[in-house]
Amino acid sequence: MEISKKYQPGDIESKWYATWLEARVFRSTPDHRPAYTITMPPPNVTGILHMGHVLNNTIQDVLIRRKRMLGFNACWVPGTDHASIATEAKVVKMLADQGIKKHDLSRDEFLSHAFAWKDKYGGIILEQLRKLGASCDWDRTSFTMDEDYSDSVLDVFCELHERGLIYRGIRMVNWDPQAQTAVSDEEVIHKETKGHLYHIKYQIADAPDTYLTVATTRPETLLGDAAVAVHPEDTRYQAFIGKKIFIPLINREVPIIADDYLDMAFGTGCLKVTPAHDINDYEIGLRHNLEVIDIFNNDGTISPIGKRYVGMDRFAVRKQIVKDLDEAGLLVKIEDHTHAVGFSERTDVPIEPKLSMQWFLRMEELSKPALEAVVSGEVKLYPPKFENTYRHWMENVRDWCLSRQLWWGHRIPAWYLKGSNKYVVARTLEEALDKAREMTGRMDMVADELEQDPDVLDTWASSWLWPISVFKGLTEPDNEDIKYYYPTNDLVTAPEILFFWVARMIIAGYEFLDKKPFSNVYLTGIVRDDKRRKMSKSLGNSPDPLDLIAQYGADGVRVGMLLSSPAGNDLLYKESLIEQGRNYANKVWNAFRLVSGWEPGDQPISTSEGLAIDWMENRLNQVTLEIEDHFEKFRISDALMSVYKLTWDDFCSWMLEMVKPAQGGAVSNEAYLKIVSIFERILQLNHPFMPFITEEVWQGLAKRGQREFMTLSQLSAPGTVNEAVLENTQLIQDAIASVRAWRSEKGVSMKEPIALFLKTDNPEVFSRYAEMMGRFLNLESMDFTEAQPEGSASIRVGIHEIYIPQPDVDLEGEKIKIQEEITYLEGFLDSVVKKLSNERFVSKAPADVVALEQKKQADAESKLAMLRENLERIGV
RNA sequence: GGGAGAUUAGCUCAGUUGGUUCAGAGCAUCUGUCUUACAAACAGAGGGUCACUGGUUCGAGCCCAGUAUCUCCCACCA
Repeated sequence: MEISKKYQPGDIESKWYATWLEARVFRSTPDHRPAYTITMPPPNVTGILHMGHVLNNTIQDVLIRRKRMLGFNACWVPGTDHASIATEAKVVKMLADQGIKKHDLSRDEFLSHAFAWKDKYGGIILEQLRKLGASCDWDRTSFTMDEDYSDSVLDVFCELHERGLIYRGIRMVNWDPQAQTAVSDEEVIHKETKGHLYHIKYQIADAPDTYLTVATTRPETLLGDAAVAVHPEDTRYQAFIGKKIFIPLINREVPIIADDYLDMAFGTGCLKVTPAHDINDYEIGLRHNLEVIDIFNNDGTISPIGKRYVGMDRFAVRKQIVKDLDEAGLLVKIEDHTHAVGFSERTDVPIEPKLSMQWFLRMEELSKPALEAVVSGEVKLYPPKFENTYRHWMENVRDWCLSRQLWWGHRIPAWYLKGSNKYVVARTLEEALDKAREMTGRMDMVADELEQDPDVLDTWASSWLWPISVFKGLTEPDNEDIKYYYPTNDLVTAPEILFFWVARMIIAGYEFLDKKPFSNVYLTGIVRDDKRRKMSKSLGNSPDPLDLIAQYGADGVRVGMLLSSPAGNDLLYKESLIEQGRNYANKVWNAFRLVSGWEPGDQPISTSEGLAIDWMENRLNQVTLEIEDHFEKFRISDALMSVYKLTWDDFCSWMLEMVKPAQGGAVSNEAYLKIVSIFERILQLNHPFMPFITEEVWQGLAKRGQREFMTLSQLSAPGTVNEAVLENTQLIQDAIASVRAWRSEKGVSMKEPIALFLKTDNPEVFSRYAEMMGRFLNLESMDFTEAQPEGSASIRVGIHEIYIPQPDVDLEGEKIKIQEEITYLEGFLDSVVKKLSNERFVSKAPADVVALEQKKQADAESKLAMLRENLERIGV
């Protein structure tokens, strides 16, 4: 069979993924093995795969596949999130493109459009993840609006309400006038924004020519002013406290009040108080019992309550009002002013603080166990620097605004008695009716008299149950799955949602199941371009992962993404990383080509083969331990790098070259079997990172048809490491490298055979490796000697010397080189001697450190002696 | 304004209780080579005052203080 010279991933990848699915190798059901569980952070149901998903899911797949090969019952639960605000925004836009306005539709009509959209696009991203090789248990695919899932969301709401943790109240919320919904504090992004500070004259009520000048950044809100405030100790304004003052343009009379919230040094020291549109003003209003005048419609235009400018947009009004004030001679000046303005994360429009009736969850008590879990290390964050951030947030946690003025999502299970403020919270309409009848004492009450709250729950109020509800942990408590898989093990997600999601899942875990939801949280970085800019559609700097997979193979993409992405660090994406990944896959492929081309002979195993195999097995054991250590610490990139170097350098560059038969020769059968077995162990270590090519090669090495999947094969525990074997081989490798360097430097081609003389105290080792060295270095002879032969170049490897006879030795060059080495060693010896003659060092440093220094001194001295001798012999 | 973290080779990063020649890795660069698995490769080489200034110590990328620069998070200064 002809094997392609270059690895062609396309067909091989789709073949194996289909085969794996058919054999249900990713399926997990509870059994006697320990469980290892990851629940995938559910992407937006209508989302498509981007580079961030690739990074995130590759890491999860690496963890899952590795544990699967370590004897765990590995279960990776995939799924999607209904993502209420994001999805609704997409649907609204889709409808708008068809000329349909959301508000012209009934709720049910809109929802049927939304579900149609979801059916069409939902799950695309999960299909795409299959291309990446994600080894999820697809039978467990969940969606946050599945019937069962929704039940648990509503149950939780009802339960928390019954316990008095959910309350309803008028609160200042972050209003997004474009999406026409309240957004959570976490969805508001504060940006430094250049604005202006307008100084406006307000006239005192009973003194026509007396004015106070107020400084504000938002002049349009004066329509809703309820007072003007000064600091109680501000000497400039004492006389005015308690008097009335006119709001300009609309001439409404409001009081002048004193409140120590004010900063006397800011602006003019006079503040216009607008309780409906500023959180601070709202609080001042509470203290002074001020009227709340909400002048805005939900879309950010002025409502009739504003009296003037009705129907105009808030920013248009600002311009107009400034103009009108100026014309009225009431505008003193306009200063430039930079301040933080909140923007909606979703729509990027400035947030309007707005008083609104919302549902809240009291967080203070709920969050305590979740804080404790991370502080005590029961839940670990990787990298740990996020623990501080987490703690800071949890110690200052605010009540969670649960309601969203949207249609797509879990509708709040609260029913109002029509025409009244009274309400009941219940799982179903029937239940609500029962409760309402009980509450009113009117047994003849009918469903028509109830009206369900129109709002839906914040998306996070469903996804915080994710690790529980994908196993039906609330609707079917104590079922086999939840008992077996929960708590899950690792969570892989982005630091941006540490608070929105991770913290809340921890809260939910302790609150509803009394157990943490997972033990480790691995926080990935953000994928950026090589200029550190975030990947974004508008910048056009984000490649399509599927294109990359088509071009480089999923294995190449996976390796490329992981090559340089330590936990918590941003990944600076460059296509060259993916190329490197592809090249690596090709390297593995060619090792396979080489080995599979061998026809083993029945001669006994040769010395070189034995040495090579013995060394490689020890290296393999050593690196396997290294890799285990990396994985334990979640250093995925380091683990990959260890595997990469083991495969490329040790296995391909050294071991395969060591055992490669001479032209026309054959590898011994005994060696061949061992080499294949080593190759297989190496493939196993590579498999979590490159599932496809490793399966293909694994099966290819078996030669006789398909065998047990590599995916299901078990990693064997590493044997002991024989240091002496590693050291000896290292010495030979160093010797080979120095002679190669000498060839390269002198321009002596590999084609030209050379003779070698060795001066060494360890001729046994060199003798054993003589045949191997002969092949690596194209030697015509290798002999031991006590003295440097006439007319030869010298190379030093540690305390050993290699001489190469040469017709025209560059004596001058040799001398310079030796002199350089002497100078360096003298300096080194000097520092060692200095250290050792320092009484305080000798008396204070630990004995082994001192002994080490003494050994260094002795070694350096003997090497120096040797060098000086050489120098003398060469003469002048 | 508050908090956290960072600064080591051209780039991205390691450097694990201060102690081997400790200054590393990968990539990139440069020089050779189409050597019978692989030019998507092979063999070699160069490259850093560990941000700066002090301090502690026999000894400091590593610990302490200060300075500079950068990043992120939180936050209601009109």
